[in-house]
Amino acid sequence: MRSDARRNRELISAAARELFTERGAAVSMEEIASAAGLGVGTLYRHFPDRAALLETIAADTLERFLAFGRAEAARDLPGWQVLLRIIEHCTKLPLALVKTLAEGVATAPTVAILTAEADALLAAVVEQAQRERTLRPDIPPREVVGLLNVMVCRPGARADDHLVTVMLDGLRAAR
Amino acid sequence: MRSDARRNRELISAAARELFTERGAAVSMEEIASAAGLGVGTLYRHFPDRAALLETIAADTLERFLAFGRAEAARDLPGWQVLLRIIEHCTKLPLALVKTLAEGVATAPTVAILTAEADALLAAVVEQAQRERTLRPDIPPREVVGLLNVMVCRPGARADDHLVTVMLDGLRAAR
Amino acid sequence: MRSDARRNRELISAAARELFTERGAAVSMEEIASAAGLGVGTLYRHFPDRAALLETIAADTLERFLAFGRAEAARDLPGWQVLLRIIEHCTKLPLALVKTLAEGVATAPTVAILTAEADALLAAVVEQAQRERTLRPDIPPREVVGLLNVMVCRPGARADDHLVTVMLDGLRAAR
Amino acid sequence: MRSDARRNRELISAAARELFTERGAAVSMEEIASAAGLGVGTLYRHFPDRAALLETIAADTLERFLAFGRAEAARDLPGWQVLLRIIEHCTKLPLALVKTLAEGVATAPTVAILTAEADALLAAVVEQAQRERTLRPDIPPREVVGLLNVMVCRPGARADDHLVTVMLDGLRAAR
DNA sequence: GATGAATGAGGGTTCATTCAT
DNA sequence: GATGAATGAACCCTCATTCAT
Repeated sequence: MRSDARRNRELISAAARELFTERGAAVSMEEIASAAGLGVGTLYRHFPDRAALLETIAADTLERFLAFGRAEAARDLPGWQVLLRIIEHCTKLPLALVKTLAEGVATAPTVAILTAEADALLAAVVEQAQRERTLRPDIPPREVVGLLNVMVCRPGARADDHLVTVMLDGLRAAR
Repeated sequence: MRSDARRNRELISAAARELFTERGAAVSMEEIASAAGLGVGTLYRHFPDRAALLETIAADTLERFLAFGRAEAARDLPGWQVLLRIIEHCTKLPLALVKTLAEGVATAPTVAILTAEADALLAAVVEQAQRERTLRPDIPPREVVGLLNVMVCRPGARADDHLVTVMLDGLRAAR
Repeated sequence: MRSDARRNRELISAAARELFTERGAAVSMEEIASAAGLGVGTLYRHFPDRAALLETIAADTLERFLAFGRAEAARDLPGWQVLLRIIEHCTKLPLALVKTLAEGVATAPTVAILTAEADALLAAVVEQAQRERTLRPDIPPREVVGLLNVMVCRPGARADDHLVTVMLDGLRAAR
Repeated sequence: MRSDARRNRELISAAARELFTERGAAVSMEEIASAAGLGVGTLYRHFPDRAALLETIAADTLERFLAFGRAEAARDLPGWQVLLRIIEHCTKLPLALVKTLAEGVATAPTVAILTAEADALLAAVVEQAQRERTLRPDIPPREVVGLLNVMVCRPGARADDHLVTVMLDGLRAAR
């Protein structure tokens, strides 16, 4: 019975993730439920309201990012390389979802905390790369993080696309 | 009453621009009207429906951009400098609005045409800069345009902010 | 100036008559005004509100009918023949309009009075025909009037169409 | 909850039928819902929009008519008698509703088909009566059907009222 | 627990009517 | 007196949420 419940929760958030990705935040609860093969009632059993669902999805995505990012940061690689790996990972993650949901999620403390943590993690890596003199030192780490966010959350971003290349070239420390 | 009507139309689109900028596209017609100090009926007299209002605002913004961009392009300056001037102008224009409204405006032919024209204009300037060897030649102009769009439509973009600097450094042709 | 006013009033009621005939009662005041080549304001100067316009049109039509009917009745013809002439006249008159407008006009005293007068006139003619033994005597005149109304207000009724023929054959006194 | 839903659907169409009969097609969805003791949302769950409600009511009425008419036609009675029975049945049915709703229902294929079927059924019965020499042969069956429609859809029509008598006398074949 | 029917507030839109020009 | 812009109540419809089954 517990496993059933978990399964349903999973079905719902998977359906929601997919629909939000495809069609933006303008998807009704009914549609999400039926895409998950369940009734609305069941959806509401798992998520008290729409905001909770959005937050959960945003938080899940951020947590997956954080888990990966922390694991990478713990491996003692050069900062620039960590950055590359994180960027690659991000472009595979539906991080754009967080942007899509942003409006409905702005005031959720969980999401705010996770976002702050993610930004802090990135900032630390950027700082490391600056100390290692592979990333130009004249930009405050926070701003580099902003740039990474923008580049990585573009719809259709890929780790090796031209825009990322340009960004990286712009960030690299002069020889 | 022609002048009054024009004034009201201006009041409405100003209110709409402001509210959309502040709170995204999810603002009701009622709210826009009353922010303009008018009744809904008046709003509907000037804009036949919600889509028309969104389109008008998006189109106006794009037109202002195009007007400036074309004037600059006609001045026979080096491409790189035109780019700088356009970027500066863009960051003063509420071009982010066009992004905000994008979803509700997707199928409007006017907006599609203007967007295409704006992209073509930018692409031409980029190409010129590439011919003049001030902008790296290994990125297709269309993609550079994508990058400019992303950078310029960030909320809070400024012409001299760090992110734009990074982007420009990434785009500059190697000596 | 007086004649201008009369002319405008005429333009309005002509336009209204035409539009109501073509498209039923669901025509807006704005449309009527602009079909008359005037502004709504002018329409409202001549008719205090929508009900007044409907009533005027209904009353005009009924008055024209009454004028004709009374003239005929005054000519000392046999009742059956008067009936025939009235039917013919009715099918040329837009009497169906009165039906079309009926819903919006139900409570207007003027219209009620005129309708009653029209019915009374017809009933008198029917009674005369009954006295003259050309119209069957077993149906109360009021009911014959009801039948005539139904037949004559059909859309597309003509004085010599099959349905009128059947009705007249049904009404004729047995030899 | 299947049974409740069915019951509610019934409540809604009963309320709609009643209100449309009393006050014409100009009744708001809100009013219909609350006359049924339900919220608007429930109404819209059962009928996707106003047109669907009108159509359903019109179609139901027509179907009831057709069911009866076909059963009668299958009984091998003389055509004239079938006609009498159908007329009697019609005057008990709220067929006038179909007329009332006609405007809002004009383009509904279901209603168009049912109307055509009803007319065809009546025409066949008329033709039979003409072959049996009980109904005058000089009127095309389609037109007789038009006459029947007019007579039966009068508000307040009854099978034995004077107007029906007159019509039947008009239709009967001369001896 | 799951289901999906019911609810009703709120959004977009129309149109009779008023009123400044 | 004519004009047409402005008004806002009222309509149709959607959808987040609740609740009976």
